[in-house]
Amino acid sequence: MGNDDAGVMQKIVSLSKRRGFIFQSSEIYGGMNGCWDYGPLGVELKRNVKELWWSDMVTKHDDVSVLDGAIEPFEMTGLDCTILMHPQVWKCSGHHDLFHDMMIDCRETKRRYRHEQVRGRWARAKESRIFVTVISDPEQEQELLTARAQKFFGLRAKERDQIQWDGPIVSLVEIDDFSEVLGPDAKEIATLTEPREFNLMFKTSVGALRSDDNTVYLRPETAQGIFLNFKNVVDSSRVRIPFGIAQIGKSFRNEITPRNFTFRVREFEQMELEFFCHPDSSQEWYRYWRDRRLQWYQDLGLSGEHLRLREHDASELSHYSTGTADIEYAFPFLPEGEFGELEGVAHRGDFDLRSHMEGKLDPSTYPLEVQKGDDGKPLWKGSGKDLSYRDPVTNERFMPHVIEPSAGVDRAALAFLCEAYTEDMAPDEKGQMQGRVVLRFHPRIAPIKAAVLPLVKKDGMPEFARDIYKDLKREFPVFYDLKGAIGRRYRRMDEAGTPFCITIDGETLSDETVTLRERDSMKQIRMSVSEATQAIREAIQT
RNA sequence: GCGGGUGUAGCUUAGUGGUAAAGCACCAGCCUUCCAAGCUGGCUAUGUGGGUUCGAUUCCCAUCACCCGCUCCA
Repeated sequence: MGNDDAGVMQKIVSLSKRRGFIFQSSEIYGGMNGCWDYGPLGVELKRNVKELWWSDMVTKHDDVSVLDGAIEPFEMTGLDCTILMHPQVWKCSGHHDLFHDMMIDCRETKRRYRHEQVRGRWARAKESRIFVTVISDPEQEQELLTARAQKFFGLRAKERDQIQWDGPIVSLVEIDDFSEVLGPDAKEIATLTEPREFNLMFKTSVGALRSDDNTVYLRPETAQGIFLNFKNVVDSSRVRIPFGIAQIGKSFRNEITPRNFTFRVREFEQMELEFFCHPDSSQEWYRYWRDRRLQWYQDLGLSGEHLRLREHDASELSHYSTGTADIEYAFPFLPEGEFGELEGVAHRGDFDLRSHMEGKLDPSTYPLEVQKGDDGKPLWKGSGKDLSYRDPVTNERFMPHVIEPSAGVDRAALAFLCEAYTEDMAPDEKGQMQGRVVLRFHPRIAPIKAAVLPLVKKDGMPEFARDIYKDLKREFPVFYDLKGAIGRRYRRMDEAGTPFCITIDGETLSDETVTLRERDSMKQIRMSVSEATQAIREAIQT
């Protein structure tokens, strides 16, 4: 699907509800902002996404061959850790600091700023004194402040020297009373609200009584649990670096503005891999995983111009990261030419393991150093446990570097749904062309793999069909439907994205052949039951 | 969090200060041998809470949700 039709997203949302892919959470109570439920078809779609990822990553991983693009064989394992973790985890990971921004709003311009990013200086002119603020690079700060002050006081350019400056440029954090503050984009003073805390991590408490002492957080990502268990996995499973630990699970972020159906939500599911490798080969592994993850989406049908890989440029990268790429999809709800992130593949160096070992590292330092508080002590203490790795063959001890492909299950499912949504034309029983809605899922993604349909409800056809249905159901999701006109049943299956229909007719009863109808082409081929079954099996396994 | 818009059946829409209309879908039955509209019958709705009023789905207020723009996007 393209984003040429602005209404296509509405149609997808409507279809999702009508056919049971996705419902608004708590709908009968009026809905819950940023929460969505998966219905009977949606849950199968989502399970397919997760199972295809898990089998590709873990269960079907070939750990004895050198895979295309890899430098050596490697092992892959899985993990399932808790959503609630020790509060120190989020302090050392950096989420605690980053997720507790103090924000201020401007009542005049409706803009929002991070409290500490607003900087300014006291200025005096025409017998009044205000605190002028800007958001700017340090080099341009004074120039912008002068321009803003000049405009506020109504001075001409050559009258600039009438402005008297009091004290140095300081953060707005130093100012208690905003009644004489000129906001960064405001024309009048006193338009800024008091700083308000935005809790981007959900808090809860352990034990019956709620207090500051027992506050814990719902995890905002699954990745940290993998780092915490790195040593456990190494000690218990005989894996050797390079190897990966994969995990699928729910995460929670208190998004300020949930938006765009299931794209930005407060409760979501992640598929994350932490791949541990030697620092010397980390760049090659980064490229390997970046390319392999892109290929995964392409193999499942997200090929073409709607999918792209975008390498972050240096200014976007964290100081400790030597590479990050986003795999992005052009969702229909986005403006033309814009893409939304499906997955981020990041080279994270040794930031995470060292942070959990030594204490939270300061991301702005190079080489990385433990972040210090005002008292000169570590801001957040690490576990003190040795998380370095000793190679049992070379005896070399080192901190592994980490490549992190982190994907959103809900976003992937939504992308597959959007990509699949197609409107085309099909003939009715009189040969007149009629509009048709079809979800062209890859057979591996499709919630239902095949429908078994008796052509008419008599002459033993339903009985024959039921036997086939029961057989197939042991292998993969199948649907049985004997009601109504055959064309209507085909269209229903098209709308659910079912790739194949097996139809039992009069001929079946004499020679045990059926017709296999393919969803996209609507072509039918007569073959034996076992040939039809095998054809479906192969399409699912491709 | 701000501004604008929307909210009627499962879906798409109509309409009204006085019994809420239709198409599709769905269910039951009949008919049907390959691509949705054959026949009969049936189910289902004014997001939630207040207010004005004899009476509110309609007018007003609040709230919730969704969409668009800003903001945010670790």
